[in-house]
Amino acid sequence: MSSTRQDAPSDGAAARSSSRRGASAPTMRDIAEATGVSQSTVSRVLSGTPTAVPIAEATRKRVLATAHELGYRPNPLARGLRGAPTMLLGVIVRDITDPFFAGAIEAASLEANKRGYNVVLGHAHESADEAQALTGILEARHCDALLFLGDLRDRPTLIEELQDCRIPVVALWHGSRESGIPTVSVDNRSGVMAVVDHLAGLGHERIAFAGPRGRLGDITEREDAFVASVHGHGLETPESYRIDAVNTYRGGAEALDRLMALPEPPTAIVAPTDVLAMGMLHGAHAHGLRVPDGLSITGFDDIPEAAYTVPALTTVRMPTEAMVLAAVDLAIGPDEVIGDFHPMLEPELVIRGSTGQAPG
Amino acid sequence: MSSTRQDAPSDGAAARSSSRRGASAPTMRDIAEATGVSQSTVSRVLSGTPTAVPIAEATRKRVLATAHELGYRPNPLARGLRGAPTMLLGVIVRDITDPFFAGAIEAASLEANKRGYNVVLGHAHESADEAQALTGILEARHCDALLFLGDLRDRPTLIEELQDCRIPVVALWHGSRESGIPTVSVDNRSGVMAVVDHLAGLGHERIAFAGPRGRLGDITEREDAFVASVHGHGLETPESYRIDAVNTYRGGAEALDRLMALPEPPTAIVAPTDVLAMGMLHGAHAHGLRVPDGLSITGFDDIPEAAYTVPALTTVRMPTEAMVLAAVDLAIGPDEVIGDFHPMLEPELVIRGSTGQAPG
DNA sequence: CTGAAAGCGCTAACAC
DNA sequence: GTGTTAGCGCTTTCAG
Repeated sequence: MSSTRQDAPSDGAAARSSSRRGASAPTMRDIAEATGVSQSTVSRVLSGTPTAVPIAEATRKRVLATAHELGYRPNPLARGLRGAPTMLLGVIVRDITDPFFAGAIEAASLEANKRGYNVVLGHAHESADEAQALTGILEARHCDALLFLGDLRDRPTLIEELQDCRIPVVALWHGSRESGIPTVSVDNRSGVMAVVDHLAGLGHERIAFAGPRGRLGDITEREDAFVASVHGHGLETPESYRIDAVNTYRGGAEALDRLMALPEPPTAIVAPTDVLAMGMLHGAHAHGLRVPDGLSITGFDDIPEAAYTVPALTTVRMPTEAMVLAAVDLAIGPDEVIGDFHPMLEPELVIRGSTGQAPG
Repeated sequence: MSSTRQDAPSDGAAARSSSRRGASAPTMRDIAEATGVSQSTVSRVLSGTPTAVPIAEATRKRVLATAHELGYRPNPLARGLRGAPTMLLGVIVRDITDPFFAGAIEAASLEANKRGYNVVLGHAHESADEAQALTGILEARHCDALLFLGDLRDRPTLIEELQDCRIPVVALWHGSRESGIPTVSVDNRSGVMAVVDHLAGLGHERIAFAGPRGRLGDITEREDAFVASVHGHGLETPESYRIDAVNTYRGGAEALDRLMALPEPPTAIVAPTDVLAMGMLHGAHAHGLRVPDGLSITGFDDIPEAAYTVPALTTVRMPTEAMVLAAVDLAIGPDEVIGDFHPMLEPELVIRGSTGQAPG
């Protein structure tokens, strides 16, 4: 790293920019002077407003020409000052590294781009100051709207500040319970039910669940649905079959260890995310356990890697694109929204190689 | 989706904002009036400038109080107009969904946050208009600097426009060859050499390579290094052992199919990314091939999932944080840079379960 | 110590 | 058709 730095402190900004930044960006006034018209005429030509007032074709051409020649770029700050939208969509997420949220961000970015928006990333990172994300992204930037990905309800000040913020805020995968902000959610109950039905149909009677506990939001909904579904099949869910696990690969691997150390280990494990399930797949392999012969494992989300694990993962496909579309609509239109909608979309069971007949 | 929309068209923006947007944001003038001082005094108190001119403690307190009471937030657009930096770092990437780049974005975001910056995401998505990313992010937003992730050299207009752009641009994983922009790169040669040495040490003599071809940048450097290393061990690299594969899980799985269909299949495959290697792991499993007993597979990058595949992946760890740090330094400081540096960092071999003794 | 005023780049009345 | 003017919210001289 040291090779990238200089020893003597000096004006970094000047040094950095000197290589390319020539004269400062040309303004409308520069064009006006160069063309010999008034600055407002330039504005009329360049602002793209569909000829609020007619402009002589000759003038227009000349202005356009010099503008191009000077390499003119409109100054978005000045436009923004005049009340134009910033065309910036803030997306706040805890961890971009989670493949599921990476996919969601991708979808949001694509959806935003379609509408001429760009995405500003906000971190609600564990290590960061709680208010940081909001202060940084919301107040310091002028986003036109904000998307919240995942359950951030354990960031109380964050949620609170959101209530009286001046721009639309929409939450995704924030659970379906009311929390004061418009929310787009998925039907966790039906997704988990499909999984448990599938497992029960394969003859499994000892089914466990491992995931992050004590938080609100989707994960807890999935655990609750798990318990209800298993009971619905006349099966038991002893406390030992519901264990806490952080939502990482490692968390999944460790959860598997603990479950397999039980006097009577489960024959199937339901994970509330694919990330956890992938960790379990790895853990099972480390135990010398064959999936699905010795153990069935299911995930939730259907992230891209789920189709390419060893073996491929049976999971519940999240309607990510549709959810993001709904959320972006709620946030920045173009569709109008009256009142606070809380659309809930349906997931779909995807059966692959990680589930099979119960052993024995 | 239809439930999220209304039938009758109306003013979407108004409807969306009506629920929370009250009076427009308080300005310094509002505070000035409420406090009974002049607007410039308010500015002096609030702008945080370390007392360019002394302010009476009493006035200061009163201003601060009303500012807080009114919920004042500085308007970044107005500040920017006055020449203040936007504190926005543009990050242009082809695919956020690639776990490797997701990690890089995370690192960049963290590093930017440390410096008070936020990250604006730009897509150089295949489907998007080439100029879109640049136009959208660079010209429409006023980023203070730009980071390019991955090899975007097949976007000629993009690169071209970058040359004469007014802000610092730094490229990462763009290959180490000159391309006119400051670049932070990794020593692909030494990484691949370590892998091939490891494989040769395990007795492998038929080693194949599969990755995207015909592009410049890191991947090609890895392929070249592969050929050189294998020859260095006195081994052959027939054309059939170097095949084209798109950099996806599916691309990896398909490459494995083709390699295994060869009359004399390789006993080890070197993949230039972990994503490809993971696809190969899956493909091998689908073929009933055991890794590493029947086949060794190596990756490159050491993405988080690499430690949790089945089996865990032998790979080359990318010094992502260090590289991003160097790039952000080059782009926005605080360290000054004289001239165009092209730091190159060292990767490190990580041996896990996907490589073993050559069969037979 | 504080106020008045200019101006960043742009848009939008309002003149002519 | 085009020019003049005011002003978005803020920082920054310049006068008091």
